Amino acid sequence: MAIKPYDERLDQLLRTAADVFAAKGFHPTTMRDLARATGMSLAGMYHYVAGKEELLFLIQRQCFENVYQGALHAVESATGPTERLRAFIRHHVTFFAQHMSEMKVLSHEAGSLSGERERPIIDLKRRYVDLLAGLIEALDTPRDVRIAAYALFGMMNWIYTWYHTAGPLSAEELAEQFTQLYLYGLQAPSTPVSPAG
Amino acid sequence: MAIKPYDERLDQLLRTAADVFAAKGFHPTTMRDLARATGMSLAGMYHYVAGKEELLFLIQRQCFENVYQGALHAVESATGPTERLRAFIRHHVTFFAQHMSEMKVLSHEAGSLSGERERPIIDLKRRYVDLLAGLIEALDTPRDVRIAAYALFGMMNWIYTWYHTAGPLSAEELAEQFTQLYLYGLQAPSTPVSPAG
DNA sequence: TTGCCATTCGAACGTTCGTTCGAAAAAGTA
DNA sequence: TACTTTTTCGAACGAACGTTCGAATGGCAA
Repeated sequence: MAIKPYDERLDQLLRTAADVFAAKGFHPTTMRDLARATGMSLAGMYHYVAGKEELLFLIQRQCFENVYQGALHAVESATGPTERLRAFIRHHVTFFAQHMSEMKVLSHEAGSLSGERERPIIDLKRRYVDLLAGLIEALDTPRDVRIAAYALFGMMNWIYTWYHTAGPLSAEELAEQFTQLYLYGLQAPSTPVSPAG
Repeated sequence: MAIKPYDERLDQLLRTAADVFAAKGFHPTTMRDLARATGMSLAGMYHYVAGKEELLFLIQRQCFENVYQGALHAVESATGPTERLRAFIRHHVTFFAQHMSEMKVLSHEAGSLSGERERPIIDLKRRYVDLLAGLIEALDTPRDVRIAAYALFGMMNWIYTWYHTAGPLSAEELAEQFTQLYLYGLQAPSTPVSPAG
């Protein structure tokens, strides 16, 4: 019971599948592509997952639960509304950068699930959006909270279309740029006067 | 020569295909789906387009050229850096809302083109990004221009995941909310003091 | 050893896909 | 009318898809 070969093999399958899904999209990816990428046989993968769509579901659920729990922890560790929002942004962006494939699959392949597998992901999404909306609300912003939340998610999730971890810009720097831009806008200076003092 | 039945039929095919692509995705959509939606026969569509991917290409190119030309016109009609950026945002968001299917296909199915059909779309995208980057640069912002441009595109393009034209929020209101948020941030009041005095 | 269950996989099944073909129907021209 | 061109489409082709089946293999307990 010390090592669990089954779980490790499943995890490896999920990781590889996430990479391939991220690279060429869920629908164009064939089970034969995944067999080649994992080194398993075509039929062998069905010992671990029920099918192709279940693979996508497991990837999305695990990733979403991880990013949600991580965000909860990050927010709890910060004090004050501004710092809590900053912590949320930093966590989301750095998590995105560290799990690019899974987060791209989560962002871009929402809607590729059907029927009963869609519901748990939608529920996770609502909880995650509500978490951010609460942080924004605590800031007493004059903006519409829902629009502001979706605007921030768009800003952050869009990075899978242009950001590369191999580039010169670190995820932490990117997160701080987003935070400044989101809190104080394009025209305010980079290190604004603290609104509290 | 007064009316051109061929061009009108092709346009109708492109519009319908955009709707179906937007609703269920490019790859899951079959040519038989499009035949059913247009009322044409399966083989009949090949009189107007070379194939399924050419259909996607024509939709994306026409939509991108339209949004680009419209943005040029909108920007030229405004005076001053701030007003020009505001005009760009308003045009992009309202165009998005008025051509939801095509813009969703353009945003979400980038990367579904292959080979020689990908290049013209990439070129159009660069010109469009450069246009916005120039507007941002003219504002003498302390932020990184490239990050700021992609952040704004993310904010705006993400609306295809949540915004519905049937809702109570008009595209013009949404554009103004985005403009305020982007220029002055979450914490600044809705009608900030003009930076020019 | 024997028996049992987990794991692997070659081969195939039935379906659906994008595309093509040849001919019929419609429209245009004289 | 007759001839040509454009437009339409039923039928089919070959390929690729997700999944299944049955058997072979591996590891472990008794």
